[in-house]
Amino acid sequence: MVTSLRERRRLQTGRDIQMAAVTVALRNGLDNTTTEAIATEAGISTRTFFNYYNNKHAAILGDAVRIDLIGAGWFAGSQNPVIDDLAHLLGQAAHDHPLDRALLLKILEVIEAHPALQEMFRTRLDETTVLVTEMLNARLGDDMAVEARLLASLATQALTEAVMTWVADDSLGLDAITTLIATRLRSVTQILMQSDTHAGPL
Amino acid sequence: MVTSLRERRRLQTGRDIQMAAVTVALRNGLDNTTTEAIATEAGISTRTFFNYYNNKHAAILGDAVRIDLIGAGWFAGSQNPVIDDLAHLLGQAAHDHPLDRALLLKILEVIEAHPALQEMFRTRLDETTVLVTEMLNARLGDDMAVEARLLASLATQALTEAVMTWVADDSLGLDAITTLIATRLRSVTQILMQSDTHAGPL
DNA sequence: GCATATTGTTGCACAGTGTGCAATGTTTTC
DNA sequence: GAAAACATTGCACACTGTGCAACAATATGC
Repeated sequence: MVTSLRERRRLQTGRDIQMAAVTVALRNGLDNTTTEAIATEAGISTRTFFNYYNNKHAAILGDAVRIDLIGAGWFAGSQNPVIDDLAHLLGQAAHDHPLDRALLLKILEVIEAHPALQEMFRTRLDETTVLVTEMLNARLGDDMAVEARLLASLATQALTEAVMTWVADDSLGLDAITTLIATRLRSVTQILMQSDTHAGPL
Repeated sequence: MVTSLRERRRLQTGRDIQMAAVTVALRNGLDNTTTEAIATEAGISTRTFFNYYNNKHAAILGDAVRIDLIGAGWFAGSQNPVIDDLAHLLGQAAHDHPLDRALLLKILEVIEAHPALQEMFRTRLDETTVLVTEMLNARLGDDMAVEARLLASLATQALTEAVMTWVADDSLGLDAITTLIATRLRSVTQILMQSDTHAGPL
């Protein structure tokens, strides 16, 4: 973890800009938030803003909304239930990531007020979905490609829901995320099996 | 189905613009596709372009990528397996919608080359997901809100995959979509249950 | 038919977005 | 401390998207 002065400044500036973006967006509304306003709030030039983020949406989400999966070769060959492995994999990812509850709350507040931001939010999630799909492909085999995509999309969505729950509840630790994912995936499985052998009573 | 001259023209112009947008995007690449180029290709002014679509991405997707659920009160109270009901609901929606295979193929070709378009694609799907979520909520009860969202997202994704398969295979009729959704959801359920009672042999 | 209301198209002005480039600063390297 | 590497900025420029007002095309009522 070698952090030169440059690296630290670059990281800090990136965070400063994000903070400025979120602040201005909450204060003035996203529509009245120009890149110029964000830059001024962050104490930099407009041009520099674009050296850090492609647009104001990206600046608001920053790196906060982004999940990286780390070395998980164990996944392909595991004999444990898929649900537990997925929950563990994604829970671990959330665990390793510096999730900032306060910041996330603010970001979610902006997103809630401005659906336009959800687009980029989903795109970020899709990056994770692609990674999960690859892992599921390795585990299930190539003839299950479609199922792998479906399952990956479901799992990623479960992660999102779990993080939402975690964000909203101070008493929850990061470990709760793994549990939440597993529990809910089991719950969904139950519903999917409902009356599949046959219909229940009225 | 009263179609005044105005209505017909408006619809036709909308389609003309979409065609122009897809054509230019395939010819020059999305990055070299200006709204001006699209407008010229469609034989209208730039200003008029923006009277029809908010931006070039929307113009390319047009109304083709958009699924409406129609009156489906039956869903909430049905006693059939959830999987079959979801497949029927979504299959019916695809059925009622004027899906144009050739146009969809072109659109998908543009999307494939330009991931930026996927954002709006997903946003369109999300509209459907929201509707499905509401129906599942009515069926499952409010204490299953999270599960409803997960399931809706899975089902919508299944619909997308089914449409993809349908688009790519001339021999498939629209009815195949319902079957594909049901089959794959069952397949996913199987995977989710895998070794959940307990681990299989090596 | 014809007058009038409604809706559609267009040009124009204008604020905002995003990028290439070159000048100027700042940090790193040796 | 000189030279390389990288960061910040201003400037020019092409493109996006919207409000507004003029004008054209269609619809409506008589």
